[in-house]
Amino acid sequence: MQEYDPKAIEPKWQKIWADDPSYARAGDGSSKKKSYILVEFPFPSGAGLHTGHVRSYTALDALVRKRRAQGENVLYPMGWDAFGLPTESYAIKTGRNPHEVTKENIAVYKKQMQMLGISFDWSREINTSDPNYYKWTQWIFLQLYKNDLAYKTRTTINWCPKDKIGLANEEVVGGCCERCGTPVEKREREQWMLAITKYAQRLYDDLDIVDFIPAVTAGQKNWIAPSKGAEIEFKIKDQESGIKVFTTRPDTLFGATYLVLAPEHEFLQSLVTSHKSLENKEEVVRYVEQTKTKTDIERQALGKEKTGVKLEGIVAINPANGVEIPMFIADYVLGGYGTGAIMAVPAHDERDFDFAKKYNIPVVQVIETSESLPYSGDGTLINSGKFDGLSTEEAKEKITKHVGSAITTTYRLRDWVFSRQRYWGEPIPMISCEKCGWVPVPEGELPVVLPPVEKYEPTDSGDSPLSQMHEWVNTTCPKCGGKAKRETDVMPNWAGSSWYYIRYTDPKNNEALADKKNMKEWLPVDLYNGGMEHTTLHLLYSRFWHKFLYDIGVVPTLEPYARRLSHGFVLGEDGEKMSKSLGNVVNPDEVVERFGADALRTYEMFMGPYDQMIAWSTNGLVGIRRFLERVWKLSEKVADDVDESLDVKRVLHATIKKVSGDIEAMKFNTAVSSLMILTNSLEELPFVPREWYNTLLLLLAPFAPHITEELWGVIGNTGRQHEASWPALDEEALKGGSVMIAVQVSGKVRGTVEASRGASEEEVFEAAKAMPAVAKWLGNSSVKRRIYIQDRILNIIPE
RNA sequence: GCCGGAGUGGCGGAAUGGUAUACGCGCACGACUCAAAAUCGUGUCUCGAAAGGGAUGAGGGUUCGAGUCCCUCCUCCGGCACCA
Repeated sequence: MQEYDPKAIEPKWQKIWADDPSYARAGDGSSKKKSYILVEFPFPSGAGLHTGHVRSYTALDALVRKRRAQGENVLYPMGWDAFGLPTESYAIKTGRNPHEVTKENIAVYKKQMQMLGISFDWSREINTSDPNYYKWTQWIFLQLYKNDLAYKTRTTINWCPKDKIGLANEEVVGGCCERCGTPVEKREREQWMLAITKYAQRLYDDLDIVDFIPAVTAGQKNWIAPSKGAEIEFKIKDQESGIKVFTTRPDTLFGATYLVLAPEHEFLQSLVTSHKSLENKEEVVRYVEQTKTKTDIERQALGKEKTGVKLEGIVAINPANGVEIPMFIADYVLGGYGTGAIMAVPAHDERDFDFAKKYNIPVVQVIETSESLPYSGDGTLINSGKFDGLSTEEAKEKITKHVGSAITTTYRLRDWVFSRQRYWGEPIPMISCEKCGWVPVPEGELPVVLPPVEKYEPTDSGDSPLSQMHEWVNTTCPKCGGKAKRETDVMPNWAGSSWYYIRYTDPKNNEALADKKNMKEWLPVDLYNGGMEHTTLHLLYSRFWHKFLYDIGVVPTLEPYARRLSHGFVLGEDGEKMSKSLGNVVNPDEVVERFGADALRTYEMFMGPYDQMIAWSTNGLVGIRRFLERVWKLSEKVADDVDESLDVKRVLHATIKKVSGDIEAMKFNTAVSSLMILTNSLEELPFVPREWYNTLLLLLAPFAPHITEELWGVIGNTGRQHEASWPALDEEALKGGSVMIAVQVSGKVRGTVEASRGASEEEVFEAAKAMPAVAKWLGNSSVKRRIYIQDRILNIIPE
């Protein structure tokens, strides 16, 4: 027989599969059980696939292949998240057209996926930068607009000076641009916003009806972060208006000895322009300006030492006791959270305490404690008038009521900044008319196609390159027919990916994002695999869009994804994150060249628990290659009409059970190891019954589809391996044979007895008593108690 | 600080509360070979001559029995973080 040569057999089968129009196809309207398995579609960069892609694509491919073999109707699609900054940057750098760059990169990615033998349904391939696709992304935007969930407003945004682009909150990581790591600056701009905060509570609550891994659930909950508290109004002396503050500790209201406004607070505007009694206007204005120029990093780096400016001449009144208290502005109060203003209770808040110390503000203790101040725990109220003696819990409600307020919920989540001043994205389908204001592009005119431009560079003014396309920009108002201009900002790269899983159910539909029938058949996605880095980005955004689409009657389910999990990163051989600078990057192309796609796939499944980070090991890969060689050689022993060893048959069926269960439980490493155990057992035999070898191939196929397809034919089976059914488990075959039973005396193992599987306690006990070691430990004492676990252990407790 | 995850051989790791270290890697020895590679076989937690004892980050607890459950800690990784 020939040597195992993956370089020959893998391309051969890949070609056959690619040419087969029915291979790996999901059927619409099938009566079979449906399974919608989704892995995040990649952004097709110039770098190509990495080992992490291989891990997740293969894992889900294994599950998919197993379920198909079990007769399920499986949808396992793939597509391209093609819009986005990296392509645009690359295009600018190389002076090329992003359309072309994208096309080329997609070709590379697709080729690599086929080289790995991933069984995607290529008939449903989608591309977010295709006008037939983004027509519907734009359509969804219009629906959001019509339902008051999209609005344009002038706001302070996070600006990445390197990428020259505005960022959503979710795209700022530790004060830096999520993509390039540059510290973000604050800029004021007109921006399209999506009111995701209106869905905050539902996005939070409905995490209970989906099955996400704990880290994702926790990550989203932390990000949305509902916080129960009260909005309390403080009147300003000699003024009609007041300042609303948000506090989670209304019980400490009597201890509020000053008020702090964020430097962004709108009250300051009127204060510096019209308020006569503000005595230090210049100082205040200077501080506000200073804050604006600081990046978040700078603002937080100096965080330990708090700064602020007193609003001289302005006095607020504590609504609980009528005491006059000073007001400050300070950048430790954030403009975007709560009301942008706080009541400061230095006795019971560390930050307020620090600030009060620095500015000599009185500290009034209102919660009893033996600990030193500041004390932020619960306790009994003091110095709080008629509320003295109440617990913090009771006082929260009563004091809130006393000042005429009510308990409300505030979220950490902010509205989604949806404009990008860039070229390579979906045009926002809005028109600005001098007379009518913002007017949506009529749905019949979608898509608003991204026009070709000469230059893709972002402008220093912060405007999109599209703004220079005067022919495109200048248009007429759909409402009044007057002069109007198109919106030149484009959507963020998170737009197209927010609904792509819907499009896969009906990718070529021109009348709707997808036919209702198809959505009903396939949604929700049964299993969704993707990166942890998308917890508060893509995953949150798409849940928001989906809920909105549900509300307007477009999609049939409350949630897009029933289950979400994540694969662990593949680290370099040195245990560090793979990076060019460390020179520890493993290139899948080279691994396939040296070891074959099946070895790479199977190794990545075997290397460790799927959800755990793990270091690459070329030695480990060698072990897998050896294993595949052994399976290959084993085919020489295949024979008909041979005596079946019941012991090996037992191993065979135990393996069917184990592999079936482990693939469903995403425990691929132990599934592969059990296949090795089976192979070891079969190697012991002089001849291997054909049926058993076929079973081995069928169980191995989800991991190593090429070698199994080849061997299927080599040993003379008709048809294709991938069309054969998943092996059936024979529970009877698991029975019989003998087992080693551990015999314990007082919980300590003192020996083992061989017994037939399913032996009774008495039988085992009699055998155990006869053992010298056991007899020795038992001595003359009588047996007080026996614990017998079938086929496992007998524990004898002497008197 | 808050939240999530994880600590088991030389290494990756396995183990429904039931013989800890499966499977793989590495290593050692042996076979084949002029030799090497490849392949095959045997061995491989630790102390002990043996009988036995000790080991799953540390310390307690529950249990006939704990890597697994409970409590108190320690360490590492990841996320959020002046969120009032």
